[in-house]
Amino acid sequence: MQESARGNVRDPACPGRQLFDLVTARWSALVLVDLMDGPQRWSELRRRAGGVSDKMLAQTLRDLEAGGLITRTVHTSRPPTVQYALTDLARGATAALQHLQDWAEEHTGDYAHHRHTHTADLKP
Amino acid sequence: MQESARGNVRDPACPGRQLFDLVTARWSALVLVDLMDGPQRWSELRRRAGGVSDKMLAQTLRDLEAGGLITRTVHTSRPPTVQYALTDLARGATAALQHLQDWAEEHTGDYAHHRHTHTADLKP
DNA sequence: CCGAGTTACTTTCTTCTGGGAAGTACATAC
DNA sequence: GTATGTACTTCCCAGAAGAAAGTAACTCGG
Repeated sequence: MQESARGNVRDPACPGRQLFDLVTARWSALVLVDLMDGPQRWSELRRRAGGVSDKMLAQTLRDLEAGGLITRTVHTSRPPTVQYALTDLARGATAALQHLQDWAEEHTGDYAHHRHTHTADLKP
Repeated sequence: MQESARGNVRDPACPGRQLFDLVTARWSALVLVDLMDGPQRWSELRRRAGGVSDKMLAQTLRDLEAGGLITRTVHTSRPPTVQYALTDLARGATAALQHLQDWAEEHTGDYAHHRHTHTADLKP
């Protein structure tokens, strides 16, 4: 891995920012964390991501593959299956995303409670 | 903090998923990490987020405040200034987001290199 | 007093992205 | 021959995001 050329996420034109946007995109985080359990097929990812459409799953997977974060392997069996897996590049990102997801699940109660006691925030 | 009622990020209807979507929204992550350096004003956040429009910054800040992740304090000076600061709830999330941002900046070179050697991915 | 400047937004208009449903290709199973 | 399963693609439209201009309250300079 390259030690030099550290990116700057604040700069919209920097590749580092594009990489950040890629992993924080609408469905990327869910897919990447799913793949921490090992390589998975299209239909499994679709089910586990919870709410993603075919179109967006396809686009998300294409973007992640183009960015070098996942690999796509076609198994020419009958019904042909396709497996998606994380690359080494993705490992560091998935660890952070896993923490973020754990945090969200742990603080679900706090969040729900806050929203309940601050209904005045919603304008009539 | 509540120990019980752990959320499930896979379920689109679960508040935990909404919380996860909130912190991974287009501009939320950048704003939250900015605020790790201490409370900041509107104009500072706008400049540091790099590329956000007034409209989206306003909406992002409103959503984060409604979700209990930041506080908004008006200082009635002349020109009045407004300060935004992280809540305790947000701390865990910002730590994870900081790691994600560091990862993106460290691997900027790898990402740029991959995109360069895989220009065939881009359809004509 | 008049106009320009500052801050923190809001509003309007246009463009782009995402969701939903349906379609496709190939193969096996009934 | 009809149905099922897998892994997508295509189309249309609603909603989200971007750009730019407008607003309110106050202050300062001339």
